[in-house]
Amino acid sequence: MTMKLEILTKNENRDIQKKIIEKIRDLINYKNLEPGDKLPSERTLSEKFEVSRGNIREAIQKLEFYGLLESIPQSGTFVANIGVIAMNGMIDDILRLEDPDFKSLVETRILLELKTARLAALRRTNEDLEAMKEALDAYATKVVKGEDAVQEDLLFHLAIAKASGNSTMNTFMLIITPGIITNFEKYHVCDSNQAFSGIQEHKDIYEAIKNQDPKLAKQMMKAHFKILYQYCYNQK
Amino acid sequence: MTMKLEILTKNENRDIQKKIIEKIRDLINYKNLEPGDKLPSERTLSEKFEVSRGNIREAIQKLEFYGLLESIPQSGTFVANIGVIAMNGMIDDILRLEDPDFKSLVETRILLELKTARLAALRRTNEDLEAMKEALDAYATKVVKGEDAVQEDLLFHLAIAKASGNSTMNTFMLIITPGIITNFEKYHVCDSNQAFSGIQEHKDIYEAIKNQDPKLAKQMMKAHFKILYQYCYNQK
DNA sequence: AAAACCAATCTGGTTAACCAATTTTAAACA
DNA sequence: TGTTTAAAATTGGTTAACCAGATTGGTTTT
Repeated sequence: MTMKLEILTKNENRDIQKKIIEKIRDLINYKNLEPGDKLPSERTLSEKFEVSRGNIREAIQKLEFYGLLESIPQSGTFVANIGVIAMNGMIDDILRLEDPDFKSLVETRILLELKTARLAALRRTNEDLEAMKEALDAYATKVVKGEDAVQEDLLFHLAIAKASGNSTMNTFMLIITPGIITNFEKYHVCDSNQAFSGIQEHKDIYEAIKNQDPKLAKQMMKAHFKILYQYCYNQK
Repeated sequence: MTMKLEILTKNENRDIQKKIIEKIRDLINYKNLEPGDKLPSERTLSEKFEVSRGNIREAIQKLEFYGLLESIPQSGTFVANIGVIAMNGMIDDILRLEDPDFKSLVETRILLELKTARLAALRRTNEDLEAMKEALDAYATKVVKGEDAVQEDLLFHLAIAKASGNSTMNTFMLIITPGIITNFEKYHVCDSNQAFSGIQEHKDIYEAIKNQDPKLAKQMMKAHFKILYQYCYNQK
């Protein structure tokens, strides 16, 4: 018997991955696998679920990303050290996760940046300060020339995230940034119309962080996000 | 000539991935690749960088995750629609990313949960409310029995994240949760000593969200996190 | 001259074979 | 019978071959 071969779309691929994750969850429950227990081998799962080993590996890697499984070379894949109930709950949540919409990204960005500005004011090193100054100058230079400075604007904000000294928030900022940029044409934070006021706002934030004034830093950041803020909380 | 084969540790693997990402960045700069331009094929890069095609694929997938590249089947890998400057800045940030420490995780969790509680109060559907009630009851039942209820506690918080209607924050909560659990033995949020007060606190949060009182929901969540909060902001 | 066509080539994705470390099994020895 | 040892089977990771769709360049047709 010959297997029918075809190229799968990303959606189809994601669907079979979801089904595999569901089956892994069911297996963990049916076999009463506890933290530390070993999952069946990738080959076994591949046969049992009637999918390729590559699909199994991808599903396992996804669950590894969320900290639910751990693969050890030449040994096996193991259930992470969280209980069965949390395991079930988290897998269900992961399966239900929707792609982020733009509004959700913006809302999260504002939340993160109000905090990173505050934290940066408290923790910034002199090195952080130099990096922020550099990004600020690059931004101002471009704006004065009348050129588009969206990228430089962005890098200034990322420099603040770095200066916050919180690696998790820094990572999250990096994750959401591309999605923000992609939709930026619709909702500019620093539109060319407002670019010159943007320079002053950036300077205000920078000065507050330089002077280690967390309250003012947050306030200046909030002012900087005024337009986005309105988009988020006044519109629908 | 025979190639020496050996199993690489995850650290070694991460190092060569970093080097590949650096080389991709340098290539984009040297060739002046702009948004939409096509990267050399995986095979070409594999030869040029003298690494396996699998390593190249992994590096590309990582940059895809951060939205910097896009692979299209049977066509090629393309530079995303963000400028060269942002591309350089973001790649540098990605290369410098540190593994999150526990304190960074907790700090981010508190930030996220104060917000999701508020948003849940504003947006929760009746369905969300039922899910939260279910998680709350499961938690209370276990505590009354005197059993460990860390998992149920956690699922209640995740139910709130879901009710917030913000898919990005929901995802981020899922990402940080396993790390939180793993280190939970050190710093319990709902320690068995405080489990009974934990029930009341959970009920307070639930009631505030049920009554659509965002301010109170945030306040109750803050009270619930009092101990963690102190750990974060009073201790070094 | 331009449009339509076709075959050779190139692409990312997928699969099957292979690797070395580990684990298990059973055989050999005490 | 209990311990040691070695060989066979199993493991996740890696590699090379293969797949079908997309691209490309040249040729033919209109």
